[in-house]
Amino acid sequence: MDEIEDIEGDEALDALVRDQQSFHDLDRRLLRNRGMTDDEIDHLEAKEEAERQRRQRAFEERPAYIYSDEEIVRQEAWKSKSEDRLSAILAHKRRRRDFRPSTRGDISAALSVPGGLERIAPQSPRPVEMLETVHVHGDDKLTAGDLALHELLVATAYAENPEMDQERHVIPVRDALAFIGENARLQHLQQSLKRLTKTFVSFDLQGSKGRAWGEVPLLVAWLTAPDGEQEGRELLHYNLPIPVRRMMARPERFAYLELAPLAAMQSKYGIRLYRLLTALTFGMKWKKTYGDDNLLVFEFTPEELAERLGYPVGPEGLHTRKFRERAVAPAIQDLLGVRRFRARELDPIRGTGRGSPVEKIRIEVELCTPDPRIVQNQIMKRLSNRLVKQTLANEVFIRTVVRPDEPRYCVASSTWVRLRQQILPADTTLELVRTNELLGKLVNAFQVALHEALTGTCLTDPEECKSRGFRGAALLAEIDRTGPDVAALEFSKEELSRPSLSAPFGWHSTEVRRAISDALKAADRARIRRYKASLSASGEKTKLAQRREKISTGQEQASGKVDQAPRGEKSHRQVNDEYERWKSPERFAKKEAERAAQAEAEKLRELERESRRRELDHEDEVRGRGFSKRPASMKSRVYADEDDEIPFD
DNA sequence: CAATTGCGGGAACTACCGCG
DNA sequence: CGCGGTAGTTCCCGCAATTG
Repeated sequence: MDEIEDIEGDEALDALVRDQQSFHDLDRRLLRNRGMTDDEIDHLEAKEEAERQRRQRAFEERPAYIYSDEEIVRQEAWKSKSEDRLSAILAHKRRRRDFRPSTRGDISAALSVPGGLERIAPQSPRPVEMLETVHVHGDDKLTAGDLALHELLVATAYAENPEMDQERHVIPVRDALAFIGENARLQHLQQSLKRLTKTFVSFDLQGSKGRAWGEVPLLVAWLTAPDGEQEGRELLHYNLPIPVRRMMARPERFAYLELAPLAAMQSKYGIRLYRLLTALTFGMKWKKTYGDDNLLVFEFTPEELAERLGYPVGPEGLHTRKFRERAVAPAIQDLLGVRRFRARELDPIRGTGRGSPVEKIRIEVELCTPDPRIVQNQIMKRLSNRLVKQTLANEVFIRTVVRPDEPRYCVASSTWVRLRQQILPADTTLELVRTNELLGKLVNAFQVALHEALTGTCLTDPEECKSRGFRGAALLAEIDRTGPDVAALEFSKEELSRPSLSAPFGWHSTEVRRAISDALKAADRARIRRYKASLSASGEKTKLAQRREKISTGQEQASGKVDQAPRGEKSHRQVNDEYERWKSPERFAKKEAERAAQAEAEKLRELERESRRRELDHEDEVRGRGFSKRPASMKSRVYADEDDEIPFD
């Protein structure tokens, strides 16, 4: 056990979790230490309680669906406001440099390993206009595979040449086949390309230099094989029509398409519906506040949807039932693999006429938690500092939630930090402390669930266990499929909505609670065993052993409590400095020197930034929109890290 | 070759309409 | 009020093309 604590270094968090009963007292103690009087604390608590009740009420009184009449307006306002903000940010960005969204994930790497597509889950940006305005002309003989292949080719071209100024692009035939499916043959690919080259589409673009329209083939493609006729070395050459390339090169607004679900889609309407919903949910963010269900409902008349999906409508009009059965239902089925949202078809709205005709087809979309791998690097830089500062200021010292494990099951500490930031709001002192507690619960619950799955046991109600997507065998499957980080995040989300292993006291019977707490200890022991086994397998040593070695060879000064950070009543800056000096004296000294030099440069930069900000605010005033009404603090947050910030999706 | 997808055709059912 | 027509529905069959 002593070993475990040394590796964790988060006793404070564990203590918090264990110490449920005195939790309330702890809040008070913390606040008193910060110099607040009891009256002020009471006032603060009353305020937070009122806020909690307001949220609760808002949750209970929330409209059934966002697309009810009144809500359409709100929805539009939300959308337009965010688009407004985005275009302002983008305009700002463009002044400084050409901005092009990057492809997420290495596509060819994903295709070269079996199962790599789902694990790496590459995503490719597409201009929103392109997602919503493409119309097929003439015979529409394209299959789902053809459409998916086309997306792959566009994605590859963009990944390798974001400027889209190359005439010709190349992709190994092997990669293309791997994308279409494991049983795909060269013959299939050739037929597919034949259909694609014969299909003409039209775009209707509203550009800066007027409109552009016309009919172009989806692509022109041919195959080559190197001399020697080696199997699997054939290349697929293709060029994309100029309108497509032009649109891709300078996207004003764009959304990401996930390639893995695209490859798996079986119905061509699935791919088209996916593109449509991606365009419709453009710029919307998954909201972390409690009480927000992140549900959107889109309503279409059958004719409208049929047109947007390219479903053939005969001269006698649309047969709604057939359309729903043959296009909408399979399309919804195909969307199951999409990570960004989950889609369901709701009962349609029926009219009062004969046979009660379907007037509106309703599709419900639930936005999901963002993939933790995306923007992780960007966000971590900002968050890790903030987390340390906040926690130190609150005298609850949590370095990181490190749970070292065998790589296959090891959840990166950054994932937990991200979870904390995204799922658990911590805007106030009291909430911060409670959030620590909740996060600890989730981390522990994940360990228990993993242990439970690996040992094949079931600690809670077996029926309920089976109904969950991230328990037992399902959890292991998810880990294998998407890696431990995504699995941990999805598991946590499920736990938050339906607590089971992290359930509050009184939820389970005494035996179950005891079983869970025993399992936690066993899980930790098993985890340490796995971790050490994987280390010795690769010939590495634990961090603690490395540290001891350093101390014994005199490279580092020994101290009684190596994992104890300095504490005290100090300013944030002082606490942070002390923390950094403690963490790495050399780096701190260097930083001290740099700081003086940077101070001057920073002053200049700040002046420059200020002038830019004014310029931007001026723009907003001209538009007469609410953009500049945001509080100053928020504004600086948005622009301070602007280079790193991915403002949407 | 078998299964699935895409699509046409059509029988039976249902709610409403207009007529006598 | 009862009746048949109508325009929608559900449910089912079958064929060609594509996929496995």
